[in-house]
Amino acid sequence: MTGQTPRMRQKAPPPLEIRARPFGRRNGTGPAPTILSRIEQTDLIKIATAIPYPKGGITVFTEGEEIHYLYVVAQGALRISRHLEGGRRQVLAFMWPGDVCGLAEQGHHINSAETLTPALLYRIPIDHLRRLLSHQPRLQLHLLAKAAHELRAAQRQIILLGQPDMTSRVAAFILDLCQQFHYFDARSADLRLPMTRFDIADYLGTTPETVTRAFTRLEEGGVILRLSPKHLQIRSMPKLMALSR
Amino acid sequence: MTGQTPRMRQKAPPPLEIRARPFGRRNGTGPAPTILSRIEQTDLIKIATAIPYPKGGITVFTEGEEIHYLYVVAQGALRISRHLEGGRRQVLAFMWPGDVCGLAEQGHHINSAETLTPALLYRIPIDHLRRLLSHQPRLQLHLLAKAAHELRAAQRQIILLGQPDMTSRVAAFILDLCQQFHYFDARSADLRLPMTRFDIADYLGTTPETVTRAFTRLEEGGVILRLSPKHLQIRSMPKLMALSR
DNA sequence: CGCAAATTTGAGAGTCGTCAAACATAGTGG
DNA sequence: CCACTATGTTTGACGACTCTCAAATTTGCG
Repeated sequence: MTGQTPRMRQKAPPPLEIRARPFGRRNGTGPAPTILSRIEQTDLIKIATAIPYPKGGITVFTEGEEIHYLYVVAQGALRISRHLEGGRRQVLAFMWPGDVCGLAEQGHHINSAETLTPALLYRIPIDHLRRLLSHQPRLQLHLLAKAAHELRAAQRQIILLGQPDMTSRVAAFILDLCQQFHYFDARSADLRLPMTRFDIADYLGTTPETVTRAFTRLEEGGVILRLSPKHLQIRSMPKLMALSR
Repeated sequence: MTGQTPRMRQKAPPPLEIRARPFGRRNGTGPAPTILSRIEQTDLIKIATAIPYPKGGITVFTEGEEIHYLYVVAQGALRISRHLEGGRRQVLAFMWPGDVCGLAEQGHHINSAETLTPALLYRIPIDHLRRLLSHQPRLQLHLLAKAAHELRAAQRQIILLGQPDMTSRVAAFILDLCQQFHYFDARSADLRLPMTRFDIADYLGTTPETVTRAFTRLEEGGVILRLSPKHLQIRSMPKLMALSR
């Protein structure tokens, strides 16, 4: 456990439009942090309850469960996964402050969510939300923008998984993580990984051993340095970006 | 080219809610066909223009282009792809009647879309749409539901790409195609593939040769029969489902 | 400090990507 | 109508990589 208590940061909210923004950051995880502040500007916050999760490894919801709430990450990180018939587990996404869980689900959860670190989540009763939605076009646009954001994130992962070469996949994964400023310090180039090798493997569709070997190769290539299993230092961002294509 | 001219079929539209429906079909492509009829019930149709694309291989839009329209597939099939730096192409999705393109894009297209077959698309000017959206909560909910649907589709593909075994990937892909009733006749178990081996390979993150080898193995295992490269017959649906896990 | 869990490394079998060539198909023009 | 051609598909061979199983090592926590 990293024991981080990431604080949220505020930015000037961009205009509330779907198409707005000129261009997303290359490989960026998008405008997640700004969304949080927006959530707090909307009426959503009035019906939301902030729920603290004191440590990592806590289940937020499980696949099959009936849906009662929509969750918005305020602090910390989540793992969204689905258990497949063969016993395999696919990690569909990692969620960061500002991300919304459960938009693609209907009636019952099809995915599970667990905390990776201590976390704070906004919990919004679905019934209230539905009532609010029918009268608040702004709120709907907001959610639509969130859904579009999640969709872009999913597309990034599809591209990631499309890489045949595992070293490239891991490189692209690390690069994506570098967009999470709570876990990446751009000045010192220090990157904290809140998840295990198993999580990474299940996210990238491979095994923990192969992930480790990819890390080893990246280290040998002078791309990264492993200060500890969950604490990396990016030695060469250009090399990382070259690899992740 | 298959030369198909698929007609659309109407169903009773389900209630217009995000969470509605009890449970999505296993591995299903979701409620796509019903959406079409809904599109036609909304005011969306009033500002939409039906554009015919007489054959496959026509570009609808290209990445980098400014966004002017939102597209809804009325008939035919589309390929959504992105060209990566290494010269690789990732096919992000195939789109079928009722599917909406461009929900995850902002300002400029980040993906390209081409027809796989002759197609008919509804083209909706983005400016008009935006004006309409600000006053029509129902329409927004509609789009939100569409975005959620696309997200689920993306998650299915993530799970698909997570399969380490290529035969399973192809099996899961075929199973997904069987949900497209314009291309799959459940009675005769005939399945038409509107896309090439290259398209399938770029969708599954592999090469055309490997896709072919997977087809060969499936045929040897009595799962499918290749009547022609783009015309399959499902010999054993249970085997197909067992493989695709 | 000690222990359980996670990570890393090693060895062998199988699979995939690459390159190359044979084959089939569809569309074209004579 | 048929031959021709370009495109798409299938098969083969080989090297590289990944998965599996196993063991050694390190880490993090009580």
